[in-house]
Amino acid sequence: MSRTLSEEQRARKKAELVAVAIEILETEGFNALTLRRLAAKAGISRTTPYLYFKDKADLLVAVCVNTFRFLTEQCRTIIEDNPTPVQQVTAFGENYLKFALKNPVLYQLTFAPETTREEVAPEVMEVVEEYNTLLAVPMQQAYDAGHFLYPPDRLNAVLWAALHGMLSLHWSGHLAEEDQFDQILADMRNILAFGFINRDKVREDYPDLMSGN
Amino acid sequence: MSRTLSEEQRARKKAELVAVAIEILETEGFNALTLRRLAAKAGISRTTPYLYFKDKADLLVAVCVNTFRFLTEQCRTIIEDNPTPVQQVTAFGENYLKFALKNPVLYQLTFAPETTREEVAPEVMEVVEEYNTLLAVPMQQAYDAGHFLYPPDRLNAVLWAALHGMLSLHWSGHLAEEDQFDQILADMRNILAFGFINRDKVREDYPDLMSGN
DNA sequence: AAAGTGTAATTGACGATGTCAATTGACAAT
DNA sequence: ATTGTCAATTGACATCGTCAATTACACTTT
Repeated sequence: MSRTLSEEQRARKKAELVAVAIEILETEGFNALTLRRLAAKAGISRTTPYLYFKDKADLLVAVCVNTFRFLTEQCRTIIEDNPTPVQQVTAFGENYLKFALKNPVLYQLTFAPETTREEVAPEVMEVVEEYNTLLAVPMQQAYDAGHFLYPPDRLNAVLWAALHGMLSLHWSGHLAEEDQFDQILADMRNILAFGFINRDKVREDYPDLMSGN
Repeated sequence: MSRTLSEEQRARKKAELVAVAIEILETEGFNALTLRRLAAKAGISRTTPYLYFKDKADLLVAVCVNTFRFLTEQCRTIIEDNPTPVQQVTAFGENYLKFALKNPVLYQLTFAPETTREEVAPEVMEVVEEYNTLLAVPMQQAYDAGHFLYPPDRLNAVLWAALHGMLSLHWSGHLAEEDQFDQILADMRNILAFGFINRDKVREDYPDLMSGN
């Protein structure tokens, strides 16, 4: 035998490389993250990252997993710090937005694995599910208490999509300059909460569109 | 003098290259689009695309512009084919989704110029504005008729963000498998239309959250 | 008809990158 | 001291975006 790295040592080195990768992403942008640059910044040789990551896509997957773990951890303390379910859900959204705006590259990576990899990585699916499970707790409570009209499994994705869509529109430059991001965000929140349809008027003029509502 | 290409010839060749690029993107994916591959498929030499596009990012911008022009044109016929503003807006959304699901790579490109280019391309901004201006017409009419609670400048971005967010979540694999995309989409539509908050109950228990509503 | 001219297009070349194969090096067991 | 094993490095290659140098060609001029 020889000095085979323990699983723990290996994980530590891997985590360290991920940390370096994150620093590059944050300070120099997505295009600056190159395996060679990563190795240089980590003080190792060019191809050493391949000992810990199958390929570059695998490294990016690890970064995404790290991001979701971080968000999940933040949400845990949010649950502790906020008393009511509705407040918790609100704080989730605010925290999500804050993280995204502060770490745009990291955030966008969580939605772009398909750019670099064909199939969705199972590790990412796992942490996402953990994340969603945590979010579902106060949503379920709010639903049980009668404050929300939809249970978590039907509301979670919708709210997530709305927030992410706002951010995407913001970053892609598809928003008119005069539109203040905060203003649009406020509208989004109001519309999600109460809708943009004038119930009575639409029921009157489009009865077929209102079956059930 | 010699045979300088007319502006029209130049535009035609440019458009032809864009068409080839689109075909590569659609049939082989984003990563397959390389300038050399483009040239080969177009039957020209490696660096000839540089005569028509400043660099690769410039080519991608041209593809995006093409996409928005196409969507805008489709929306024009939608306005013609649907009688009422509310139906037109609904058809806009359905058409947008249909295009996105049928042309995922092309669609995703319209939201990812920042990956390849730092600043947002002014050409893209221009066609996006044209697109939004067209969408705003029936929205304004629906607002004037009292069917919508928000004017176009406050509603357009919110609806766009919601649709795009749904698609992103769908493609990124962040949706649980059991969630049917169509089911979530239906929920999204209902929530956007009428909200997910139980007005009465929340007003009762969270009066501070409901100021104004 | 022949030569000249300017632009389109091609070829040559370079640095950067992801990745694999071959090599080196250090430590542990014999 | 020798050997086996795995971490780590070095060497090498194909591919890519991009620029400089060169060639091909259509049209004008003589």
